[in-house]
Amino acid sequence: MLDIRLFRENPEELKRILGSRNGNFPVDEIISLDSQRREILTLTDELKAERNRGSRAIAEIKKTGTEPLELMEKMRAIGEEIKKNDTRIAEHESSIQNLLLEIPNLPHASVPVGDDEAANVEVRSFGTPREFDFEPKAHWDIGEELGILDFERGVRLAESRFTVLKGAGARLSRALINFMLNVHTLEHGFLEIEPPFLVNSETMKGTGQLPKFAEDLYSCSSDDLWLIPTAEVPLTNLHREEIIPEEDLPLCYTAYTPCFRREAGSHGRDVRGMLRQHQFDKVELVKICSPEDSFDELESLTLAAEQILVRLGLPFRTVALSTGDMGFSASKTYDLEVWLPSQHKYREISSCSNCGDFQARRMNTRFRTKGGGRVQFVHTLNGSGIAVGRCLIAILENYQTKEGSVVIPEVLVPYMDGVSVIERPSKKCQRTAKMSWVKRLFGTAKMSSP
RNA sequence: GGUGGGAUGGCCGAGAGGCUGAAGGCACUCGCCUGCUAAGCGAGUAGGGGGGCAUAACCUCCCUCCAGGGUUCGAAUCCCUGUCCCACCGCCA
Repeated sequence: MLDIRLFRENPEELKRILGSRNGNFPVDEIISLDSQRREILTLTDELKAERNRGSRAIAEIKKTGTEPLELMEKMRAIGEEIKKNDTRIAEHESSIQNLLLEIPNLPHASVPVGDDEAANVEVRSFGTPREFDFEPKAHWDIGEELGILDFERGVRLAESRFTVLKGAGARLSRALINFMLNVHTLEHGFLEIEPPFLVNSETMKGTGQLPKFAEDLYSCSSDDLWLIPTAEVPLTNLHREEIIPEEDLPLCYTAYTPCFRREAGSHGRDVRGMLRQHQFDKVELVKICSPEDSFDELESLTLAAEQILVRLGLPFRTVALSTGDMGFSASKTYDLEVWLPSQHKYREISSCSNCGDFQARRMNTRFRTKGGGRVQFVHTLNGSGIAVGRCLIAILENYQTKEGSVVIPEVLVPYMDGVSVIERPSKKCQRTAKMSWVKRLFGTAKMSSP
């Protein structure tokens, strides 16, 4: 949410900056509602002051034993007037609020101006795409042949854009989650959180998902609860309606959560495979900091996310999004794009944003400066650190072999309990493994059901 | 889901229609004093919204005692609804 003072003080500049965002915004309407509101408010405050004086006078007179009937009648009339005005003020306030909630954040001056992703700017890259001496397969072929991704059954259980991970696939996903969380908590100083995966409307409003993007969310019809589209929502809202002591800043949180997105409006895009799913896993990074630090914190948060790809040896590039390509709440965003050999393209795997005080205003999250100074809004940042499903895809495709197996990146091997290659397991092999622990526990004796 | 009890400032806690934005305590900050690891004394310490004004200092008005309604000249205080917390019962991984 933008500061109403921006509308009062420099509307032309505001319109110019908002012009670099896609869409039309009711700046003039807000300005006019705001000035009407203040007019009524000033008038009503004067009436309230008069009522307060009158009530005190009545109390004094009553002490002398007389009933000031005339004054009481006058105050009653004023009271009715005040009630009428208060209603009008509340109506104006909610209109203004509703309009403000639908206006996106202002891009920072350093953000490249442009209508869409074509105007994005690469800021750095890591690694070089591997040269294959065979035709690299897409992850859906690799995954199905290895028996670790099951798209058909995902659809049977739910609908399209749901996938079942099996065996080493599920294991790899779990390994990635643990690897990412360990790096961020043990090396980058983030505090691990396990938040609720369902949150209420106020929480969704805080980070900007509501009211404008309800159709992108899954909701629970009989409760005021929504499935989180990203852990950014619960992590950032941890401090909704709070005043944080300055010495506690910056607050750095990380969480693994599944994410749920309806993907409304993306029909036909990335339908094959598990690049774009209704449910996917992600490790998220969130920072809450003071205003003067937020752009430095954005750099370090982006580097923290990049570290995951660096250690996994996956080629990627980091791009600064243009004004037209940025999300609703962001004032500046870097996307990390990982190389996908089957598509011969870099594809988004992380998005790191500084939201400035945009979300803080919505959440009413403030901090008190040291020594009991004034309170002001914090700045909030978030970034994927990183998307687990897409990372799994990138590993399958970048580390595939001619034989159809997949080599596990070295840093993940300990998280896979020593498994360094995913190969298609024979059925016999699986059965032997299954029997081995049964025998270990029960010997060869016949088992009865527990 | 049922019954009962609660919700007051950073924290604890009083208040039971009228100078109560709120006693008292704790905590913190500043000052004074004391020469010894700390005591004593004094002062101060909520948030928001208007107006004056330079988006400073300062002045002024209004609102806020969980939220929303209601009664009243006047509500932290009375009434209604909701939310959350606690206890017991029921159910349950």
